[in-house]
Amino acid sequence: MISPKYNPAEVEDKWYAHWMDKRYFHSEPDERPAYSIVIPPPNVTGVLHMGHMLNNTIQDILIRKARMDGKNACWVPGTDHASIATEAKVVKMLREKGIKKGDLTREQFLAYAWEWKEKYGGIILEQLQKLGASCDWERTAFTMDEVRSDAVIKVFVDLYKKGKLYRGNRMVNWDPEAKTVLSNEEVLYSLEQSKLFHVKYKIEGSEEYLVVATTRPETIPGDTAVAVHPDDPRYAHLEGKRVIVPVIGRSIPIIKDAYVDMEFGTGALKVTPAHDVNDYEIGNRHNLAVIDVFNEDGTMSADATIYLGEDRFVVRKKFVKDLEAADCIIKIEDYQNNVGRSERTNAVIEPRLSLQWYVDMKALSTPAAEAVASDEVEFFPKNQKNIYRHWMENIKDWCISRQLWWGHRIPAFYFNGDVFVAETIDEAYNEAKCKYVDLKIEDLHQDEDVLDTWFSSWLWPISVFDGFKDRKELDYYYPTSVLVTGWDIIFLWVARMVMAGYEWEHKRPFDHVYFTGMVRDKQRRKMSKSLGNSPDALKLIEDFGADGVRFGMLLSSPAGGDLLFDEKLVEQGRNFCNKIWNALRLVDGWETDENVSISEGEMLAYHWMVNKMNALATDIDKNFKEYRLSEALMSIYSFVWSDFCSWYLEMVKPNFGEKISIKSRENTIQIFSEICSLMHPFMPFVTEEIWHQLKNGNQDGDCIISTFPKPAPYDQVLIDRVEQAKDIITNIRDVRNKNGIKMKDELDVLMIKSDRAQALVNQSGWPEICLKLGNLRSIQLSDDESLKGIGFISGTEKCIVILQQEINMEAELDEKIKELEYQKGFVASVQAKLSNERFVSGAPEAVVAKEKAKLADGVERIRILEDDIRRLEN
RNA sequence: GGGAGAUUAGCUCAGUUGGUUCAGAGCACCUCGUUUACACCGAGGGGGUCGGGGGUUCGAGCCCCUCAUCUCCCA
Repeated sequence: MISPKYNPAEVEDKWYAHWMDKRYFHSEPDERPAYSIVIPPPNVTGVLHMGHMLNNTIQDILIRKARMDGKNACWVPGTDHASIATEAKVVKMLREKGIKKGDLTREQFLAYAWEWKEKYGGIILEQLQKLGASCDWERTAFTMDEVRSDAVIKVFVDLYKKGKLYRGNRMVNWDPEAKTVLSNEEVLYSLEQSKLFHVKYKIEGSEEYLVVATTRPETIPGDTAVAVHPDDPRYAHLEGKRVIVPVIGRSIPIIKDAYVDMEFGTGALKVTPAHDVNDYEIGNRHNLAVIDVFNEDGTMSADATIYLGEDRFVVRKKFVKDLEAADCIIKIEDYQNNVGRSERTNAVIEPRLSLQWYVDMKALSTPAAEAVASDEVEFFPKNQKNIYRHWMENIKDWCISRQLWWGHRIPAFYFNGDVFVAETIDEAYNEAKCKYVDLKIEDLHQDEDVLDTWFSSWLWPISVFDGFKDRKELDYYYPTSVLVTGWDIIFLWVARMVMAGYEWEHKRPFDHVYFTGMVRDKQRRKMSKSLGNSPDALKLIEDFGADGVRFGMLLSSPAGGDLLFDEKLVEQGRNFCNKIWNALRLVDGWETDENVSISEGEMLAYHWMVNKMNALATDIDKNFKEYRLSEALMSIYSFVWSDFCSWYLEMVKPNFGEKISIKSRENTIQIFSEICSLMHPFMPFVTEEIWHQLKNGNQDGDCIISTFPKPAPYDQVLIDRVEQAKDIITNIRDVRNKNGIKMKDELDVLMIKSDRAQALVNQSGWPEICLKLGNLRSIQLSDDESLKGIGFISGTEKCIVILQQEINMEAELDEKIKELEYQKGFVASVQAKLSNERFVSGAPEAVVAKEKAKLADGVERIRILEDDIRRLEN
C-alpha cells in the first residue's frame, strides 16, 4: 500500500546511496563527448546557505541532464581554504581557548588550523549530498591540497620569470583587524553617517588661520602639508607660508595642487600622505614626508606622538576634545561619506603604504577581454558582458600577498636585500649561490606572507584535473562546459579564471558562464547571518524534501535575476512532489483485465500525450540551450499537473469498479516513466522512486541514467483537436457552474454543423473523451441553431448545451453582447490592417495569411453571436 | 562623479529577431465542491493597457528620444 502523502525522508538517502553504490557520478575519460563542470569551491569550514543551494541545484540539473543525454558528465567538487575567513575563525577559536595567535609559532598555528579543517572541512560537502548533488566525489579537491598547492607555486614562479609579477611599495587596503592587506575587490564601500570637522590651522608668524575640513581628525598628527588650489583667490596671499599642526605644534608648508576641490569644505585640504591614496600622490608630487601614525592593528604608533597604542576610533573622539580645548574646532557637521570595509572582517579599511607582491594584470587581460567580447566565452545573461568589459578596461594590478599564515606561502627567498623566486628552497639556493658563493642555505629566508585565496581559485578549472603536471585528463575535460556562479564574484573569480585559462592553456576555461542572482528575502535584503533572515538550508530540506526545495529555488530564478526567497515556493515544490506521488497511487491501484480492450478515447488520449510530450521536449531543449531553466521547469510543471494529471489520467481512468485494459495501463506507465525522465534533473529523488515503483521492481536500469526525452516531430492537428475538446469541456463545466447543474447530471450537447465540427466528431475517440469528462449523454451535430439551451463558442464552433429548465436570459444576453463588442473591435482592427495597402504589400506573406484567417474566424463568430442575441431578445 | 539595469495583474516575475486570438505564469483572491489518487485536492471565475510623454513603423509591451522613480556596480 502506498502512503497518501509523499515522504521524502524515506526515499532520499536510499537513492543517494544507491547512486553512489553504482558509481553513476564517477567519470573517467572515454570515447563519449565530455560535459564538465567545476564547482565554485565553498569555504572549507562553511555551512550550506541559500546561495549554495541555488547555485548547486542549477549545476546538478545541468550535469544530470547531460548525463541523461549520453554525455560523459563530470562535476568536480571541492573546497576553498578561504585564507582570511578560515584564519579568522581559527584565531577566534584559539582566543576562546585562551590562546593568542601571537604566542604561537607559524608551525603551531598551522597545526591548529589543519586540525580545524579536518574537523569541519567535510560538512558542507555532506550537505550538498543531502541536496542531491551528483558530484564525482572521488575527485574532491581542496585548494590547499598537494596537487593544487604545487600548481600555485609553479604559477607564481612562472609569472615571476615572465616578468608579470613584481614586488612593489604602494598604497594598499589594510585590514587592521585581520592585519593583512586586501585586494581592491575584497573591499566593500557603502555610505555611512559620519561627521565633518572644521579645524583651524594657525598660520605661522601671523594671527590668521586656515580652516580645513576633515572626516578623520585622528590622522592630523600625520599631516605634512595643507594644500589649496592654485587658482583659488582666497588663498593666493598665503603662497610660501607655513601653518602649525593644531595641538601637535609641528610646522608644515602650504602647497598648491590642482587636485584640491575648491568647492569642497573650505577649499583647503590637509595632506596626510600615509593615510590617503590621493594625499599620497600629492605627497609624491611635492616631495612631502610620510608619517605613518598607525600600527598594523589600527592603534596609534610612536610616530603619532600622542595616544600611543590607543585605537584609531577612540583617539578620534579624544583628539577632537583636545582640539576643542585648544579652540581649534570651528564647527562639526553631520556628513555622509563612502566608507570601505573588509569583505571578511567588516573592519574599516585603512589606506597604508606597504611592500607587497602584485600581478601585472594589463599583461594578462588582453586575451581575456577579447574572449568575452567575441563570445568565445559566452555569458548568460548577456548584460554581464558590459560590466566585465568595463572592469577589464580599467584593470588595476592585483595585490596577491597577505599577512596571514593559513594559505600558500610565497615562494620568494631573501638574502641581503636580494630576492630569489623558485619552487623550492633548494632551487632558490642554487640560484643565490651564483651571486653569493659562500651562502649557506640557512641564510635564505622565505617570505613570511601567503597568497590571496583567489590566487589558487583562479587556477581551479585547470588544477582540479592536475593540469599543470599531467595533460591526460585536462585534454579530455578542458575547456569545461559551463561555470555556474553568482555575479558578485565576476571580478574576484570569473575574470581571473579566464585570464589564467589563456595564460597557461591558451584556451578558455569554460564555454559558458551562467550567472545566478543573489538570494534575498521578501524585503529584498541580502540573506545574512547578522540579519537572521536566512532560513536554515538543512531544515528546509527536512521540512519540504530536497526535491521540493530544488523546485522552489529554481522556479522563480531566471539567470542573473535576484531570487526573492519565499517559503511559499518550496511549499509549491513539496505539493508538486505530492501530486505526482498521488498520480502514482492512482496508476498503481488500477487492476487490469485481459478481456477489456483499449477504447478509442484512451487511444486518442495516449496519442495526444505522446505528441504533446514531443512538442514539450522540443521546447525544453530550446530552453536548456539558452539556460532558461526556470522556464523549462515551469512548462514541465504545467504539463505534468495539468495535461497529465488533470486531463490525461481523467480521460483513461476506469470508472468505479471497472478494470483497465492491459494496453492502456502500459501506455500510461510508459508516459509516466518518460515524465520521470523529464523531471529527473530537477527533482531527482521523487522521480527515481516513482520510476522504480512503476516498474514494480522489474527495474531495467535507473531513472538517473534513462534517456532524457529528445525533441521529436509532433502532429499539431491532432493536438489541436484534443485541445478543443478540453475547451468545450471547460465551457460545459462553466455552464454547469453558472446554472447550478451538478456534475453527476448528464447533459446533451449539440455542435452546429461545419467542416471543422464534422472533423472533430469524426476523429476517432474524440466524442468519447467529451462524453466522459463532460459527463454527457450525447454530443452530436445539428443544423438547428434555434434549439433551447445555452450556447457557447469554441474556436469557430457553436455548441449548445440542451437545457430543459428555465435559463437566466438576461445574464446570458449580457454576456453575449459583451463578447460581440469585443469581437467587433477585434475584427475592425484586423480589417484596418488588411485594407492598408502598405501592410498587404509590406508584411510577409505568412503574416498576411494569418491576418486573413483571423478575420474570417472573427466574422464567423460575430455571425453566431448576432444570431444568438436575436433569438434571446425574442 | 562614471557606468549598468529595471519599471507589465494585489505580490514575484516571463514575454526569445517588432506581426500567431498576445497582454501571460505562479502565488494570492472570489464562487462551487468532501465523485472511489491527491484539501499538500478538484471544477470554474474575476483582475493589468505594459511608469508618464513624444517619436519611428502598415503594425510597438518589444526600437528611438525625453521625464520620473527605483536598484546595483565602479570611483
